[in-house]
Amino acid sequence: MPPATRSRSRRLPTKQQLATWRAFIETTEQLRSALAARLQAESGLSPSDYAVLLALHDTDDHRIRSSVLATRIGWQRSRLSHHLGRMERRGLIDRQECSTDSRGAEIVLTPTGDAAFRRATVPHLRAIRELFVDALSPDQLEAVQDLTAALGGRA
Amino acid sequence: MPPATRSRSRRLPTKQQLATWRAFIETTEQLRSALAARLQAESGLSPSDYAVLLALHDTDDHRIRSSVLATRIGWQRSRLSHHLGRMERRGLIDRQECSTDSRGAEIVLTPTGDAAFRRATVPHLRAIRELFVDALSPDQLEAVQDLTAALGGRA
DNA sequence: GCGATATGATTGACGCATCAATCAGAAGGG
DNA sequence: CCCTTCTGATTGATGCGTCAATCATATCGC
Repeated sequence: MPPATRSRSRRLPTKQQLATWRAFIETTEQLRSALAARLQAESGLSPSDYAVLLALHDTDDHRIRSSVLATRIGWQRSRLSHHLGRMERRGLIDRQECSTDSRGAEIVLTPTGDAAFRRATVPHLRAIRELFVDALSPDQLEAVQDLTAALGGRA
Repeated sequence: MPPATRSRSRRLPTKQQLATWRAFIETTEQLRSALAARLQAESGLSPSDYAVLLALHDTDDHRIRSSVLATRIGWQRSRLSHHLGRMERRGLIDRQECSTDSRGAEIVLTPTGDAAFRRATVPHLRAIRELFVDALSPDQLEAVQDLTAALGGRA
């Protein structure tokens, strides 16, 4: 049975397609780590720290239930709990008992955490612009939207 | 000084651009982890295991110097050393002394490691086709090449 | 109310990545 | 030759992410 007529489910990617795939993941990984390195250097925060602080900063009172935070940033509760422990040790956030549910924990942004976030945000956005937005033409930026839409639904 | 005339280096991404960026990294992360989960389920290998085994399998004699391997897959020697330790414990590879340089280590693929690699490779390639190649039109695949070329040079 | 169950959150164990420190052996200069 | 320096590789400490187990409290059904 010649390759062209093999069943759809058994087809393998061509060398070309595989090369495109490889270039794709390598490039995205490179981008991600370059961004992370700049964020770290400029503010001492990891991307995870930043995600937590951003969510916390976006609340009205710099305070949020742990489970709500987990959902909002799309993390497992366990991961969040571990990470909050580390952030608490560094003084970036504080944990308080929840008034309405004594099982619950409320996470509050400390002044230290807020300062770190403020110090981080503009340089971070600038880095995104430099490494991503400025590297692409308007057409290419549209192509990114098109691609993420196409890739998004199936994983 | 109005935003439009601010110096180039201080400009920040627009909400649109930021949304595109977010969608981009989230989608790539999702893709990556979906692939990893399938690989793990089908063969018990992590993407890192696979990278090591692939490089080893591609040599003539299933044997390679540790430092050469590190360079070939783009890892720090330290990372490789730790990972090889874990792979050795699982019986996937073996470490032997190098004949020409007694500081050196030679990594050899064990039958177990070879079997795991063989078991993994076709399903893995198939997953790449399903989750990436098949999700995109030929034009979109070209767009990916275009994008990686544009993003690649600067990080 | 009370027992079963569901839920908010933490913990522990493990694999993984990075950094700095280390160690043994090779290479080069005197 | 010996000493210095360089290099291949490993180690230990620490942060991070996942999974399964745990714990305490809430909630539901009776």
